[in-house]
Formats: sequence, C-alpha cells, structure tokens
Amino acid sequence: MTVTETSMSGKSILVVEDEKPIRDLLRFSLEREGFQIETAEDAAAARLCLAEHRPDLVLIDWMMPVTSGLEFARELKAAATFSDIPLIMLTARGEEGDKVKGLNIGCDDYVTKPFSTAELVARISAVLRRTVPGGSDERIEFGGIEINVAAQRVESNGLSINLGPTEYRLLHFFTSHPERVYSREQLLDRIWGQNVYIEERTVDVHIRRLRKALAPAGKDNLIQTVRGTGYRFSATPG
Amino acid sequence: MTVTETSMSGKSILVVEDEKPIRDLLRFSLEREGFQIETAEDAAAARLCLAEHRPDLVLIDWMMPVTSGLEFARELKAAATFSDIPLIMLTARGEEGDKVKGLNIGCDDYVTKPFSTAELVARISAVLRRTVPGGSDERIEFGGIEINVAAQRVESNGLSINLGPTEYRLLHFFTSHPERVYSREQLLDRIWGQNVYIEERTVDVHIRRLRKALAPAGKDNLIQTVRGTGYRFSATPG
DNA sequence: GCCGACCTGTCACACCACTGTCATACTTGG
DNA sequence: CCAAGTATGACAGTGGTGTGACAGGTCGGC
Repeated sequence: MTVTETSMSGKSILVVEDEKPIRDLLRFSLEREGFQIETAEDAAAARLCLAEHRPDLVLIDWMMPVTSGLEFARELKAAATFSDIPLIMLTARGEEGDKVKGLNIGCDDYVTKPFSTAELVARISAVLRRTVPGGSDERIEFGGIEINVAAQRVESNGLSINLGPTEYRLLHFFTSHPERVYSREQLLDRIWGQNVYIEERTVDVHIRRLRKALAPAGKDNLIQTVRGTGYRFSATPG
Repeated sequence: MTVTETSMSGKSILVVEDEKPIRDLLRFSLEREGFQIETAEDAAAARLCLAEHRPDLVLIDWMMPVTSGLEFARELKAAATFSDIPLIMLTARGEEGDKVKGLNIGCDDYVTKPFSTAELVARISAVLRRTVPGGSDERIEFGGIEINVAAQRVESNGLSINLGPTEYRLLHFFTSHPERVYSREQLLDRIWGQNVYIEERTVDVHIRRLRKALAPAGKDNLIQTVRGTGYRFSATPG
C-alpha cells in the first residue's frame, strides 16, 4: 500500500544510522514512498546535514557508536534551531526501558526493530501530519520584512502583504537564504520541486509579482537582478 | 529504572478493561510510573468516571462485553465535551493496523497485546506530550467570541450561537489555536481524530457551516482561507 | 416501533485566484 | 549601437475553493 502522494511527498527525512545495509534499506523504502532522503552514518555527519538541509523529520537509530542515538536526540531537542524538527527513534527489541528515556527526551515516536516498512511509513506520516509548519512560533525577519511562518503571514512597516502561494514560498526561501545569488534553475529546484519542467523565464514573472507585492512597503529593491546569473535577496543595494 | 518526567507524573488515566487481572496489572505498572489511575470494568462505569474525574487520557480495551471498546470509543469521540481527551486502544494481535483503521474511530494510538509495560508507558507519554495543555479551561474568548466550555455554549455580541457538535469542536480548536494556518489534513487529525479517514474536502463544508453560524454576529470573517494551504483563525483581516 | 428533527460526509457544479507562457518593451554591457 | 538578457502586461487554462443539495445515520418523542 502506497500512502497518498499528496502532502507527504517531497518531505525530506534525515536518516542517521551507522549500519550501511539498514541505511540503504531505509533509503530505498522511503524514497519509493516519495520522501526525499538524506543519510548520515554518525552524529557529526548528521549535524552537518541538519544545518545545510534542515530536513522535515529525523529518523535516528538508538544504537550508534561514539555519540549514541540518545545523546544526539538530546542534543537535537536542546538546540533552539532544530528542536521543532520531529524525531523518530529506531530501537531494537529488548531496549524497551531505554525507549522510555528516549521518549521523555522528546522524540515523537519510536519504531521497534524488526519493523515492517508499512509500519515505519505509517508512523512517519502520522508524525509529519501533525507537525505544524513553524512549530515553535518561528519568525523570520530580514530587511524589515517579517514572516510569521505559523500563520503564513507577511508584514512590513506594519503593512500586511498579501501573497499567492508561489510568491510566499519564494519570499520565504529568499529571507532564509539572503545575500546569495541563485540561478533560475536553482530557484525552480528549491521552490517548485525537483522534477518539474517549467520554463526558466517563468521565474522572472514570479519575481516580478513578488516585487510588485513588496512595492507598497518599499521593499521591492531587496530583490536584486544579477545579470547573466539570476537573483539575489540582499539588504545592501547594488 | 523508572523515569518519571515531571510533566508526565500526576497525569490521570482512565483504564477501561473488563478482565480484572489485566486491569490490576495496568494499574500497578502505571501507578509505579507516577500516573494516577482510575479503572472501569464496563462502559457504564467509564461514563461515570469520565464525567466525574475528566482524566487526561483514556486507555480502552478493544474486547469488551456489552458495549464494545469500539462503540465506547466512538461515543467518546462524538461527545463534544470529551472528544479532546486522547484515546489509546488495546488490541489483540491480528486486529491491529488495517482493521482498526478500517473502522473510523479517532483513536490517537493503539497498542497490540501482548505488550510490554515499557512500550505502553512510552506510547502514553508520547500521546500525552503532544496533547495541548489548554484542555480544561473554563472559558475561552477570542475576537469577540466567547465560549463557555463547561456549558458548551457560544456567544458573541450578546447573540447566542447555535452549533452542531463538529462545528463546536472546530470553533473550540480555532479559538484556542488562533493565528496559525492548519491544513485540512491537520484539522482532520486534531478535530475528527487521528485514525479517521474522511475526505479532505469535508473540512470545507464544516468550515462553511461554521462561517454561516458565525455570520449573524458578523464574526464569519475570523475564519480565513489560506489558498493552497488550509485555514486560519485570526482577528486581523487579510 | 415509527416518525421527524437534526447532523454528517460526499458529491456536482460554479467561480475565480493563481499559474505558466508568450509577445513586446526595455535595459545592460561590450 | 547591437545583441543578449530582463521587465512587463496580457491571456487562457488549471486547480483550489465556495456552495447547495442529498442520502444515510442517530437520537428522542410519540
């Protein structure tokens, strides 16, 4: 049974697991379900991936060398930036007592090995479903533009800014990745999705729509055109 | 080792189970974990206890004489007053998964017999953690809408507002979680229950019914549509 | 039991905001 | 000044949402 491809697909999961066979198995089964998988074989790699990709969910094996799964989980939940990313633990049968510890740390669910793919996917979907975007009243601010992620609202100078879905995603991406040029292709990948075939020029149009929406607040100049390359979101003009 | 997380201890659980040995076992293991246990051997006793103690969670056996666990679960979730109390089902092996899902109960999790105490405690903790603390407030007020939770009454501008059970729960949820976008899927999970399978568009219909009911008081614009995402309850228009 | 009042989930249809594309006007750098 | 790159306005198609209607279900009264 394949879980509905609607809102779950495209969600990214970070798998932290030291044993390669299991890691590969997880990658295979979860990618087939439409998830986007990143893997890490130890805590160090996981930290890197967290910072770079900010996955929607972390799947972590209890048994891990060096930094144990428990420690890493604790670390994750203690970090203000990542504590709202849901966490599922993989545990072996017989570690039941430890599971309680894990759950008290704040992990959202756990799955006992050996597990069926269906069960794992079901639990992942359940956790993802109840996760609210911007779980901890996340607010992004850049250049006088404030985004309330939980409410999906944008304000600037006390003015409420109304955006369509695509423009919102575009602005959200820009405010969280400022001061950096992105090509049209990169923007298509990160905002529209990986396997979508759309004219690159379409990006221009949405850039324009976003500028238009930001104009009343005088913030349209934050989006800068980099001729021959793409666009950049920046506070310093030029 | 027994882990007693501060936030978990003191939480009260109603155990509905007809077989005395299992009931005693559950009481023993859960009390040792710091929970406060009430027990009921049938649906009638459970109803009494619900009304009197209003437990934080209900643990119910699937197999029960007279009123089956299923029926009682459905009854619980249908009652506006108690539908927000999380519910965990005990099921025998072979009845798990699809069978439970197939019947549209809104239980928050289920545990398969035979289960270990640790697993049960872990799942209880997980469910309790994601339960919002604001469960038993007397009165809620938002945007000029007043809800008397105990009386299950809604007023605005001195006008009494008449709602069906579902609309009441929807409004109750919105008023206690304002200024946030919720997808249809999330609303289904949090208002109808976790393992309920209903068309997403049904949410639209109930939103409309709620808007219609709020219209005479001029409060229908508090429910805002966020195109492509879901709905938001907010005092500020736009 | 039978009936009516109420509630619920689903559907079909209508509507319109949003989307992607194009043609055209404009700008930039060599 | 030219060519390539970008901005802009217009436009038709799409898909998400609003809305009324309807069949089945539940509950209480008669």
